[in-house]
Amino acid sequence: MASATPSQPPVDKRRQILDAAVHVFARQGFHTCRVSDIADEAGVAYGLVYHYFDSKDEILDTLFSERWQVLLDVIAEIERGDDPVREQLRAIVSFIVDSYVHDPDLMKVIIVEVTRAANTFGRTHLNEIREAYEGIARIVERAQRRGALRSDISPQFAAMAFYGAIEQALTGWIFDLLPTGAGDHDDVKRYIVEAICGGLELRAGEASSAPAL
Amino acid sequence: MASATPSQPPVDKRRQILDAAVHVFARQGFHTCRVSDIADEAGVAYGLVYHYFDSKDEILDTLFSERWQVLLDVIAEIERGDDPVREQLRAIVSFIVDSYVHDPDLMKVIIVEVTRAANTFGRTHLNEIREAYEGIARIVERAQRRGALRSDISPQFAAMAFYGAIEQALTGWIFDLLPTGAGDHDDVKRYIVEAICGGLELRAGEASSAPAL
DNA sequence: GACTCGGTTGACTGACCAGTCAGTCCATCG
DNA sequence: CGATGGACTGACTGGTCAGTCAACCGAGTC
Repeated sequence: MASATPSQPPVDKRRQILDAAVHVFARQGFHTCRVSDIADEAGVAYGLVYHYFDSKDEILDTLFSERWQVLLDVIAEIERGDDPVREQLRAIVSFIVDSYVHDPDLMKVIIVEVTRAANTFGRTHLNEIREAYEGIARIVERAQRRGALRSDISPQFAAMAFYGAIEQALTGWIFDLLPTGAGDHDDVKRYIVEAICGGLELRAGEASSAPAL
Repeated sequence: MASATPSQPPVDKRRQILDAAVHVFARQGFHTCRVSDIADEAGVAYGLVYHYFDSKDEILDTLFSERWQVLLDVIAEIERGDDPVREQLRAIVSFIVDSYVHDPDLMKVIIVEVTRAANTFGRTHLNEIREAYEGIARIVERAQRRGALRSDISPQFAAMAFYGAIEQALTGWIFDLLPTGAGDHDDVKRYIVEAICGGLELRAGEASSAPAL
């Protein structure tokens, strides 16, 4: 029987190292931080990092794959449902934005060190990354088929534009270029769906809902 | 008198080093390449790199600022004009896509190593990067004022969504996730403007221009 | 008590690489 | 001519850091 009397809840050192790595990577960047920084932040000995991970790379690989899999599951779940496409896309935005709000450092690391890192980790995880784009593209394509979205924009491209808008919004937060107050995260969720689904132009017969001045 | 009889057009070694750096950075990434790789690629001695540049960082700084300034000039020029907003945005997309087509490696380096590098070069060049976003935001804002765009989406955010869609399209090419054939670059120009200005949803009264099956 | 074994420690090593520097080459000038 | 100085060379150095390893610790077992 496992752990009959865990007198002390055994702290999961492996988890501690991963969590510490998130903060160190976010603060200093993967390439500029030292493994000893991670060990220090985690409050464990240097060597223990190598007891749980083969290399510094493997730490980042693990962080990325763990979290990205959750995103892939969410997309798959949404895809399986029958909601209107606008609602499906809103759910994806919502999940990603909430992920950021819940753990900004982790999302920062994922975006900065992986999804755009064309030579290193981005290449390694290309299939996982691609899977997300493809899921979104399928959602768009299906909506096009049933006439809910225009069909003169390729679903693959639409997925990229959509995901790109989201990632750029997070980047705006990371760089402190977009406001990060209380309502701002919800605003951005709405903005993204509105901008991508509805478009920036006024719809015929619609008044601008906040006329200038 | 400078260069009265340049018997031999003096090859600009500094330029040669910069050009070599573009290819090396694009191929291996800034952090994983060595300065000697750049010197080798440029066909010059190792030490010469340090004759023209103070550090490895300065090479990337120079590459980025050189090119980004051109983008800023283009945006300023477009902003000064009186074209309809859709045409203004089209011109920006067009310039960036053409930049990529003309020198994919340079754009790859700029996107991968700078605009998303929140801890290193992105931070260094934040003001230059911000200036581009702000220029786009002003274009959007002006169009909102004159009623050409809806006003319920913040111009700052609209600029981010717009730029994010562009950068993601380039990222798609860099990672080989989007087709890169003859017409594909022009398609993407149209797609971006359509997706962001017009939106993915069908406009009332518009038929989907390529109805499914 | 003695033995095992997984978790844990941190000093150490070997490779790597940014940046230095002593010196060469060559064009120009007085 | 000899002197000056900028372009250019590449061997070398000093510091850094990922990854190793021998030893330690404490809980469980016999």
